[in-house]
Amino acid sequence: MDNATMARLLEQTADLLEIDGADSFRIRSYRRAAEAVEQTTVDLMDASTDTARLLAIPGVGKSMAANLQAIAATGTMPLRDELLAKYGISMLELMKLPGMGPKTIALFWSAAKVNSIDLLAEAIESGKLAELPRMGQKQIEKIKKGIDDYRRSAGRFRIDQAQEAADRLELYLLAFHGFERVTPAGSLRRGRETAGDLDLLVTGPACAPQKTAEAVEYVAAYPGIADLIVKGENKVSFHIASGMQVDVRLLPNECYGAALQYFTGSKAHNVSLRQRALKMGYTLSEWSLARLDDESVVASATEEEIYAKLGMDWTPPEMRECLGEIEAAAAHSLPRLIEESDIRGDVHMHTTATDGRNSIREMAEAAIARGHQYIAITDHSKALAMTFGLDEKRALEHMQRIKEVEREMEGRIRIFTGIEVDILSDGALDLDDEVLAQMDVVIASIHSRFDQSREETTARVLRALENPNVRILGHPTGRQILRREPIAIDLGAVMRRAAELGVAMEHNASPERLDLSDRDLRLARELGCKIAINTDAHDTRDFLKLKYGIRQLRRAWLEPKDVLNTLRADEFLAALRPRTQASAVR
DNA sequence: GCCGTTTTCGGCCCGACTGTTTTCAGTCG
Repeated sequence: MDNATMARLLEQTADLLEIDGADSFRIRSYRRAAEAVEQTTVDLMDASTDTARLLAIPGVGKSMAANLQAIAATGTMPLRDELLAKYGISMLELMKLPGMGPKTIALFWSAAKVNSIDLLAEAIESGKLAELPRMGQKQIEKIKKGIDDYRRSAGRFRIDQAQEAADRLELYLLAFHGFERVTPAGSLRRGRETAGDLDLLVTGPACAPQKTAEAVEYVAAYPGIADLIVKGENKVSFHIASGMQVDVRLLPNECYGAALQYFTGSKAHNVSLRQRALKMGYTLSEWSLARLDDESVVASATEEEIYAKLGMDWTPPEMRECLGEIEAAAAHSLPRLIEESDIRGDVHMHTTATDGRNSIREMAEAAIARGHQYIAITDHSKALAMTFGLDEKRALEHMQRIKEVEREMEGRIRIFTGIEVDILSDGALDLDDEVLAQMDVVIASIHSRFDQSREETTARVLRALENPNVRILGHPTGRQILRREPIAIDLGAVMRRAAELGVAMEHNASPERLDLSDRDLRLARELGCKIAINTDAHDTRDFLKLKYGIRQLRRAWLEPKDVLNTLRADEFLAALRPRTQASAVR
């Protein structure tokens, strides 16, 4: 069992405790522990026998350590079992319905033994629920609609989809006279790989208190609205056609900073920040940072002021996950995070020789336009027959063509020769070593998953790493955001061996891949494993996706020195695993 | 249930919106 699954079990226990009416602080402890388990780079299956290591995780105390040990040993824990026996697993699904919280669920349970969405739908039809306290016609309608929405399953959205929705809305909103600035907040601003909804902050004269009526109407008239959820004095919420929920908030300029801080989150970061504020004699809300004693405003217009008054440096949104950034900002020791402009090259891309849509020359020109100093052309090898993958002969010809184009570019860009070879089911590569030895950049990737176990897949990749021609391990987890779970592999073992051999780990930057999660990236840094960030471009526009991958690196606190592509061309090649003697063939 | 430059006991974040309410409970972010 992996950490994420263990975190889910703790989270479920918290939900059940809440329905059961347990002490709210105890519930919070379970949620906090779930969060910690999700984020820690300690492999908890490994560490489960070592109580001291468990206790070292903030938010894990004596009983939580015991819970984790029980989960590791039995796959569940006594308290969860006990609560599940009482309520049933389907009860947890009810928590996902909008408007249904623990109190309402407990009420329906005690009144009608409702413990699933289906039973809830039945109970509503029978009219039983309408007689309960606080259950008017509107409330019932709201729940019914929630069930419909849930069954249509909105869920989360990829970060680039959220970004595109935000861009379209921004265009519309800025056309209103009286709106000056539209800022995405929430998980989009924090650069998460998915977003559950979209938070947009709008400021300008039309957002002044008590003068928002017209502005609210304008927002609510957005043509992209599928259905309106809430229309208040300074908040409008709605779904757009894709099912994504959008919250637009109208704010006066003077509290812009406080609001931006608040709506950016994360929740854990905000809670921690408010605790710090209280200790310093302040109270922090979305309106301002104010003194506790006389309520006078200390800061509110900019985030920088608020963090400064709390004795902290301004914290980049990607770091705001309550993973130590508050302490670092207070100690003025925040890292200088990597930025898109630090990247000097992209060494994984395809051309019309296989499944790309542009020529070598076109890719090179686009890379120059993007500011790159070097690229590597890494088309597929023969195992990927559907992409017209290169066999040995074509690979060598393609290599000559790459060198020709580089000469034609007259020094405007370096173009490395390369290839993306396939790791076969036994760990061998699908091209001859003599050919690979002539390439600058050999990326080894798993393209077929077969039906291998975690152990088999790990062994397969470890064997591939031993091939001295392999310089980069391509999309090492094979996950596709919202579409495909990561392959089962012992990533820690792979990264450890890669670090020893000097093989770089690829972080595929495109928003549909982002194959190293921020936790994976932190682990890579801890293990001293080199990272190469690539867009895996199949056409010239794909270079634009780099920004998403960069934000993932920032979420893992990576600095320029942690990433190979920040090096100049020659330094980059030198930093890869040393070439074998066979390279003399060149 | 966790945690400690006020604490090993007594704390633990804040406000808006909604619906059902004549003063507030529940949910949400």
